[in-house]
Amino acid sequence: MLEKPRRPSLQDVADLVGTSKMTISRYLRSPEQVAAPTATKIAAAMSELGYIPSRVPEMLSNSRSRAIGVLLPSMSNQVFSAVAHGIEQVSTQAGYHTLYGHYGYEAEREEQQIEQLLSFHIDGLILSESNHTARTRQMLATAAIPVVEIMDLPAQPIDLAVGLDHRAAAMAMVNAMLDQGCQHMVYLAARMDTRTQLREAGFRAALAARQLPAHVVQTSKSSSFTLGGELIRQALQEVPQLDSVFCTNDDIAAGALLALQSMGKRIPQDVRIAGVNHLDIGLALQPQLASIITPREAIGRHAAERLIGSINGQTYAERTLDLGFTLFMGGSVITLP
Amino acid sequence: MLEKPRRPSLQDVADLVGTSKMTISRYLRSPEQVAAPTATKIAAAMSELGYIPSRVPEMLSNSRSRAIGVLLPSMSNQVFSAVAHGIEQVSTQAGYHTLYGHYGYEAEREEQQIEQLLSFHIDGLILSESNHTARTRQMLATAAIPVVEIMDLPAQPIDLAVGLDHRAAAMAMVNAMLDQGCQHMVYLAARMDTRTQLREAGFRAALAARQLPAHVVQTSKSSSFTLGGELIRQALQEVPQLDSVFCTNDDIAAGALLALQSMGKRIPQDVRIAGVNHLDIGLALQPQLASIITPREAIGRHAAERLIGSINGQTYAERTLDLGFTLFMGGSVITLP
DNA sequence: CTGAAAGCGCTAACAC
DNA sequence: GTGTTAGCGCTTTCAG
Repeated sequence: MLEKPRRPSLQDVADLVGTSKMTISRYLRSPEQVAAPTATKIAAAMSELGYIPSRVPEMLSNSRSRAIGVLLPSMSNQVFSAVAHGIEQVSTQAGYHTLYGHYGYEAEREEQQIEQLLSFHIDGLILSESNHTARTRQMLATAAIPVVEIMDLPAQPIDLAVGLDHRAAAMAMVNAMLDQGCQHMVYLAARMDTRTQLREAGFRAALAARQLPAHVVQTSKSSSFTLGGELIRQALQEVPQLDSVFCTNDDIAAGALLALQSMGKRIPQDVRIAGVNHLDIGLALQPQLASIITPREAIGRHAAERLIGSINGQTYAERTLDLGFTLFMGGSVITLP
Repeated sequence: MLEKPRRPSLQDVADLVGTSKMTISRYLRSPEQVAAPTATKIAAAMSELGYIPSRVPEMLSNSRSRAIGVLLPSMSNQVFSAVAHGIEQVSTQAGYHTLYGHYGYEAEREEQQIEQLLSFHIDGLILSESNHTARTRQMLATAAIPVVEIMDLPAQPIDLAVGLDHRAAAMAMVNAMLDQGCQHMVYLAARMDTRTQLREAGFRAALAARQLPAHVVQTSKSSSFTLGGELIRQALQEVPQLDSVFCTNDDIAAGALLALQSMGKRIPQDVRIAGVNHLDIGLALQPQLASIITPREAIGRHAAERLIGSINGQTYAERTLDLGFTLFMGGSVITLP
């Protein structure tokens, strides 16, 4: 009767070589401390058995896993895949494995995901939202691991924060549009997360400064191109004199632009339109979509650097890091030659 | 001198309650086996300490982690976020945590990611590619965990497979286009993964059956809307009489359609065009993009069901499961009323 | 250069 | 209803 096959352990390798598991362990972390002929035999035995080191015992003894947790709102968002790419550049380099969770923009699911990740003894955590449940905050306090909140710059960060000022970014873009003479601007908002709200605040502030009315069309649905079409149709009903649209992201903006064009509206002559994030779709449109360039990959890189630095005892004088933004003035806002 | 704060263990809870850690352990898995007053005190102590169970010891003793690994080619691909969603519906329900890795369509990175995931003692693994390195195959054999390959239907699956016949799907769409009278069709291909190649095979087979020439424009770059524009421009140079385009995915197709329209070509009168996956962007275009509807979320669900079934000892007579496809004949191929 | 013993947190198996 | 013991795989420490 054959017992359930078990994955090879250091002991199995040791038995095959005829030495103790300590020697194998040493071979793995500092091969030069092992006699050359022993080393050769160990290498052969490891490949014969297909040995794969387990990081579980180390988690158990040191409560360090050489893994960091990353919580993203959704997997289908281009913005966060760029962030993830930035994080992995740094974390892989530093020998850390990255464990992802996603929470669909809901604080309760974030809490559950954090609990899951903590049960794997992660050494540090990156969060994409600054809005957390009370239990989340308590768990993080108890776990006593470094935390970096990204995207926003929360007033009261849990620990560290890396992001940009979304309110200021929105104001800058709206002002640039107003400089083109827009009078009736609508803000199209989907899924009211923190960033969407910050952009709305910036939009309202910019309009208020010029004493223009602020129209907002919003929905709790999550962003998509077709949703952009729906929202612009609704906006045109509510504000028939509409001459400009600022959108919470490029998906909504692209959908709105396509819908406007298929109604026969000329962009930018009849309606000016801008989005946020400067995704590839904006460059494929005709005219190209004006948008706010956000340093997503850099946010990921800096967040991972600070997190891993923090894990290794480094401290940072400034808890928040503002990576800024740039405006891309595509043909959807300004008339290009 | 205060020592480094340690996460609370069962023993800490036990000390606080004045009982043994076994009682706490029992409370966690079957509360009814614990006397009511004890239970109350335990609950209070756990919340006071902010206790979070560790799954690490269980990984060590049983080599089961109640976690499954999922390897996806990229995070930025809508198709795979739908798959991931389907997987999580099932795995979360069954109490499994899902660990993701991505490998950028490269077999070597897949190998590394698998090693990482195995070092966490995952109970099962879902792979999105059927092209693996030798060492990958050896590691999986040694690990002796269930594996489900998704998307394709490999001729020699490692274990189980859930997907669809991409060659047949491509043939069906190309035939539908040919039925509209197309004579000079080009296939636009990016990043030559297995599925892109299967679609090319279907494209060639359909054209060969009608004795029409097959033109292919391909690149190793990864898909994007702007790449679709580049590829269609190249295609028009190489095949000026081009009257139809089949694209390996909707991103390429949408980019091509937008580029064609900005050149003044009418869709579908001058050029017919179709993509694969039926993403939201296709519905936002005017005309709507014809595409192949692939059951991505269902693939994820069925893969997770079979994987978890397999982990729990179930066996499947048919190793591969074909979930089929449907054609969406948007206005980019057929002339709508 | 190599080995032996202890311990990380939890649960299965076996007392009481 | 509750407590005790042993052990999962590895590294740290201490001995050779």
